Amino acid sequence: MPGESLTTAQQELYDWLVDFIEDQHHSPSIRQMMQAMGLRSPAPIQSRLRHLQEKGWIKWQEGQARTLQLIEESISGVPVLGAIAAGGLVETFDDVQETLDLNSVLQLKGLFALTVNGDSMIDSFIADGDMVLMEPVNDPSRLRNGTVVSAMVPGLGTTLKHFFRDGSLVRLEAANTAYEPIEIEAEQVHVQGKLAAVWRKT
Amino acid sequence: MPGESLTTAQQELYDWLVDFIEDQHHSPSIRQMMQAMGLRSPAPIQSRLRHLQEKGWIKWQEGQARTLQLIEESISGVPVLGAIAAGGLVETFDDVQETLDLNSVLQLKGLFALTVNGDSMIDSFIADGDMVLMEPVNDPSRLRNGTVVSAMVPGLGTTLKHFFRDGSLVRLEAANTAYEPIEIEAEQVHVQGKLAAVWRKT
DNA sequence: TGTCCTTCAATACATATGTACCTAATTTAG
DNA sequence: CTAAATTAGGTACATATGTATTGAAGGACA
Repeated sequence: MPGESLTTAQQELYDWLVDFIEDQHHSPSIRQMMQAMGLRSPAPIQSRLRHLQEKGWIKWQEGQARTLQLIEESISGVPVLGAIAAGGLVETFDDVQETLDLNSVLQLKGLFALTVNGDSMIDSFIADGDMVLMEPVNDPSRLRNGTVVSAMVPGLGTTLKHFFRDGSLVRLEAANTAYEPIEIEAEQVHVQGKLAAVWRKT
Repeated sequence: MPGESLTTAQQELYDWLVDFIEDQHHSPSIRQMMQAMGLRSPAPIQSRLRHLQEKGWIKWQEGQARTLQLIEESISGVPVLGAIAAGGLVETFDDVQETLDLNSVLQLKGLFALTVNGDSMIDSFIADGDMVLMEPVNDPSRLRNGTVVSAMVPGLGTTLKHFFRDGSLVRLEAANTAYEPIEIEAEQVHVQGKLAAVWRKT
């Protein structure tokens, strides 16, 4: 039945399977699992797979290669869950609940997203691999100091930085002390968008 | 649509592949495609697959069985224009075309949001005031070690922590060295949800 | 302690499977 | 219409792959 607990070896294999399938988008072969687990024989994998299947964590088409699937936990269709999500939750948490309306964000036409490479904004809690939702900027002169923008600097490429205006100059600051600010004439900088939200998938 | 246009035969195969993969959650074998197309020889499938690959509709791991993947196309949501450098160095926009599909997240029934108070998760770049999208958990025994969960601990209230299982115990760790881990019997902890995404409005 | 279950190694086997090659029929493009 | 590209049939082959078997070692637990 689903939810039976796993031994250490079984858990180890299952965790690896989740990772593998998540980024390869297909099932590994038994011998791939064998190598990944550091084993020299397929039998232990067969055993672990059999137990994982009996306990309801995975399934596959017998005799067919690479057809293993994770049995995902069903979110919808469980009556108890609906009750918790709807009413119970509010009572469980003391704080006042607000509504996060992602649709309203989507309706802001022109939003675009960028994948963040590197850690120069780490002190602003924008991490490597995050997605930043950007709102197009038409009039850079109206940007408020400190706004996070994506800007193209000739010779430096496009980067994510805090934007500051300083007379006729523009200063672009990273949120990481390891990086020096960039100062440049305003005309030289092309601000493409300003930060609307940070999105981190997990 | 990905890539160049397809011939009738190629389109027919592609359409069937979409159905099959959506349905079975794994790639069919070449001979399965053969049968489905009503053919008596694998060669035509090989040909169609080669063309589908050259035109950018599919890809697979050569020599490995059932590793075919569809090269997905944008459905709806926010276009991901590329990667941006948050490091010092140059990294202009790539030609990578992805889509941040917020709708798909919204469609996951039961998602709920919490406002983060405090900085106990700051080392995981979840800051005070952020919104975390949580996916309800109805079977805590399936949680993977390290997962960020919202859990209610009797006497301590509801907090956002990294979840670890240690025998019959559950360990809840903050992402901030100023906070001590909590160790408690699994039965005492009520895990309400696991982290689906971090949302930071600006 | 002793028993049962799990894990691991080593080997073996049948076949599922991707791939290659050749030829002919069919479709498409010019 | 002609030539090229695509599609199709047939066959063959190496091997990737799931599966079975046997034996031994390790671990949990009463």
